[in-house]
Amino acid sequence: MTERVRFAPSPTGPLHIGGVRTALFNYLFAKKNNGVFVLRVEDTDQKRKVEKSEEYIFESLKWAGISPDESVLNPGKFGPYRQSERNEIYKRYIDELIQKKGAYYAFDSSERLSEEREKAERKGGAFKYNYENRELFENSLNLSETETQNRIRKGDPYVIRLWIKPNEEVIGKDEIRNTIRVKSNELEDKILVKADGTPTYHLANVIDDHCMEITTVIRGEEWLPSLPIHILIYEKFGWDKPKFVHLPLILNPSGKGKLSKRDGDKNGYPVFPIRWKDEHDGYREKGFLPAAHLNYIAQLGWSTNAEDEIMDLKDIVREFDLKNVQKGGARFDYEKAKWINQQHIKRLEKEELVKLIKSKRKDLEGSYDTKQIFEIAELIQDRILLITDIENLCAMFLEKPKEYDLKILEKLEKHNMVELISKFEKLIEFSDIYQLKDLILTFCRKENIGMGAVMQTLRMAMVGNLSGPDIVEVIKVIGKKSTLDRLKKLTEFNQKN
RNA sequence: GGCCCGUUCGUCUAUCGGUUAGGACGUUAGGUUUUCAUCCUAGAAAGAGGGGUUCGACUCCCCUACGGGCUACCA
Repeated sequence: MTERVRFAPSPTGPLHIGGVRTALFNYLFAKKNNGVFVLRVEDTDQKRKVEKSEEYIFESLKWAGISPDESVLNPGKFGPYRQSERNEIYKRYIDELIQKKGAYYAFDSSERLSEEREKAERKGGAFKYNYENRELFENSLNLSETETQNRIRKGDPYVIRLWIKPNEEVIGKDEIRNTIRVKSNELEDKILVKADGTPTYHLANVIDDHCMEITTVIRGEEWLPSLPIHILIYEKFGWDKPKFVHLPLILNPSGKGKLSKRDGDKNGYPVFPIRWKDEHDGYREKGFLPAAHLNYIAQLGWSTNAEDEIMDLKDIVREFDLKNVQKGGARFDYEKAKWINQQHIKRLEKEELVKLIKSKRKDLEGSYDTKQIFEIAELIQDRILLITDIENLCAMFLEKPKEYDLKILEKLEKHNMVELISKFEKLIEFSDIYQLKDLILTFCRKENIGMGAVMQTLRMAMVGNLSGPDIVEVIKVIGKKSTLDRLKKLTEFNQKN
């Protein structure tokens, strides 16, 4: 049997890390089992629909490299893939459910219900519409058949509720947590169909998973409490149940609760895969490689026996096993996410890195040929944490230092910097710059100055501070002319101040 | 409040009754390097607490504590 899994986001805003992780695990499971990864848009609540979020979901998954095999964009034979377009299908099944006495009509107004809710809250509990109190309300269980039909014909608003029998034990199975038992008395007769005739999540979800022949439901742990409701719906219909997998939640790094947008903004890490409406940068904009982003996210709540934790998507698919999914929530750690990104960049093929560098610094090609850009790539590769670092790391190859670190400049004064520079200028003006290292060595010996002083002075002139790649190599790339320019500029700066 | 799920270094995790409880990020100290980054070496760092079961428990059971989720005509 081919495994069919689905990712079922609701287009109520941007997808966040938790959503990407759920999508990823569905994708991994599908690929590992040669199965099919379906994306279904759960937009039954049209009021909550947010413009552009459906497109955002697709774009995000595309960027991450985990696009679905079946979806609105590439439909299979189980469409439509948008719940708002499946109302005809739901209607048929709703009728069936009523006939099978799995559900009943309820005419109670929202006002009445919220009153009850408030009353219960005041007593410190929660209101539950179920076997204990449903005879107190207006529903088809209390009304006669004709009365019910009359009210429906008259146009009285009604909802349809799941009819839960008391004193039963509902037994669900989660693949990573094993058996979960709940007494049916604890459950509520959940609303399955809203007053506008559209189904709620619980109903639509079960019907769709059945119709789309989903074999394994992989979703976030926040759905665990409604598993019994879903089990009951499957049983009322007499359908085979899929397997259920509830993924542990991704928690805030500091403080409490699920990873949130607010917390991300506050602490400066992204929670979305790609930019959302110019308001929030995503991992893409922050400079993450899609593979690295996925690599980190995969390891939140999942682990591998592989000796190397740096993996691309193919590796993860190969290693993936639901057995290694963790039960407890995982705290998000931006430092580790960045480290993994750095590792991915370090392992990039030179050609790929050069392509990346060229796209980030288009002006590089105006000043350097391909061979030189390869040399630049070589020099900066180990220093890139985020792709966005490339811009700064390349700056030294394109422009003179904008400013000098004055503290260090002061220290260099002690070595007669200006004099040193002028001697050095003469030296390299008539020498082969490719022998620079030897040149400097002999220069130091002859002038009886420390290597450090020369190197640091050079570095100041070239970069403006004391960090960066091997300055000798940098000079070779930049060339003699620019080097002399920069030395001159430092001298001028020094004389002025 | 009720129901459900969970709990191994600061963080992500390995361990499937017998281990000096392993790895990774971070951190500390050295080394390499003209500098920074990389890299290398070493160190500190964990089984929530209490009861059982067992020759033996991080591992199985129970209780407590703590954490999380759910408790909408949202998903």
